[in-house]
Amino acid sequence: MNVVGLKRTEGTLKHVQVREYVRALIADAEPGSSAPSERELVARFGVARMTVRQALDVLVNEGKLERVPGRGTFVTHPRRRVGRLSSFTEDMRLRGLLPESQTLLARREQAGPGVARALEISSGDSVIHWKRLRRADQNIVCVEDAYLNEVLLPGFLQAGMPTSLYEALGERGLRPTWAEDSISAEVATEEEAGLLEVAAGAVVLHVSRRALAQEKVVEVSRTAFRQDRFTLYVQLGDVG
Amino acid sequence: MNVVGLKRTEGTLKHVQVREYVRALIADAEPGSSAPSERELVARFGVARMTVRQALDVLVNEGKLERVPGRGTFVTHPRRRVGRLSSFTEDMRLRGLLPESQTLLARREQAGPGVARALEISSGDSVIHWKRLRRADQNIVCVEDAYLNEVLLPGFLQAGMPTSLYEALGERGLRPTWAEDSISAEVATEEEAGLLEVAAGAVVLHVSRRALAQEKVVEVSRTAFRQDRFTLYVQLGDVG
DNA sequence: TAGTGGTCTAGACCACGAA
DNA sequence: TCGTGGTCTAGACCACTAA
Repeated sequence: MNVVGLKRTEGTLKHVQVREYVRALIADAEPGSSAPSERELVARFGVARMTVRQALDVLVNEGKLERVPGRGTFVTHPRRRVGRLSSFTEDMRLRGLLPESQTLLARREQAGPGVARALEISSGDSVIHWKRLRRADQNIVCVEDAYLNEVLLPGFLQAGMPTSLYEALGERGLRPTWAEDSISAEVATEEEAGLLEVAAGAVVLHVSRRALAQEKVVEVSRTAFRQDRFTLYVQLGDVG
Repeated sequence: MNVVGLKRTEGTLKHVQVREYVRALIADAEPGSSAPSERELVARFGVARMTVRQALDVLVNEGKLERVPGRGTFVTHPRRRVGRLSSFTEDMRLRGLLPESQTLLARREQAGPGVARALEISSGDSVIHWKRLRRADQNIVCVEDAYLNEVLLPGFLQAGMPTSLYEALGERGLRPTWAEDSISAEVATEEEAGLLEVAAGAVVLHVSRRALAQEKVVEVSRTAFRQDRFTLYVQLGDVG
């Protein structure tokens, strides 16, 4: 067996080297195909088996490898994803529709008590209020009222409003990584009905979102969806 | 140090014994408080340090413990959860309400084409159809129509219907670990309106769920919630 | 029977943090 | 200085799978 001969002095830890070697090996591998056996990696890298196991543990925890006692270690089949956090733009693209956004309002405001509490800032602090009518393949889908914490987004208004809020936040390193949605069925307000071009008293789906990036609230929003043009899909995973 | 003296012959693996000992220890512990050190557990259980580390690895991966090099191991502060997958019963308890369930129908049926496709079985296969009216603190909240894959649940109907479906599934090792919800705002059907005791044409929130355990679909359901008594809360995480 | 992963031992040296 | 977790070794026996 060809021993690679790792040098600890080169800085990289052995288990990291083994892990990244295997990670690269399986990156383009067929799901279900064999990964190198633990003892094979022991021989190849000249390390102890515990070290190899430590390396593989990470990949198993990441869901990339699966150990089968008595058989070997295998590349997992692609797994079901949990609770993806997507923006309207990305969501529509995933459904094969063309997202569009018409800004109805975009200005700096002083946060009222409700918005301040949701954004975890003080009443009167500067916020960006951005109201949009959103379409998919030309059809009106929803009205969105978003408030952004301006302290985190200096110069955001001046930069010109982007199409995708989340992509723009991502460019500033503030793409939300966690969000909490409150979802309810409602009767459209008069204003909503007018903007969505539905009859007064029509049914709408309301989604209120608080989105966090780097442990800070960057966006709170409230969106009213036309009932006939939108179903929300959510994937949920178990509590660990 | 008082050595407990584990016996492998008693069936439980040593690292499991250590893990569960620590899990119980930290269950009610203050966030940020110290867990026993690895060497302390080595002495207490008379096992090798690698065994203790294997035990703690699981708790660290579950997010219950945090290792700080040079300082020790600590109980983590409660983290934001992502996409928790809860049942109605658990959800209502979390909100501090008393969940109740009134069975309207519980019988074996032959799957129709739609249910069969959702459950990934064949048309005509046996399914359990369970329809319930559900209350929280005596107030009607929703009607739920659930179909269960009977092949996975032999004797389920005969066992008497439980209060919490998910807890009952858990006892059979089939608690869902992944689910997909489709959420929409709808106008109540005549039947829904009658059962929910709302006016004809009232607004309801519809949630259709496919729930999987061990990579198999165990439950598909469709629930109609009273708009005035239920808001759905969902936590979403980034795509890993 | 040979190979696999699962478990386990009894040590070792290191870098880091607190006293 | 001492205790902590991080890394690592060179073995061992087990249950299981496949040939």
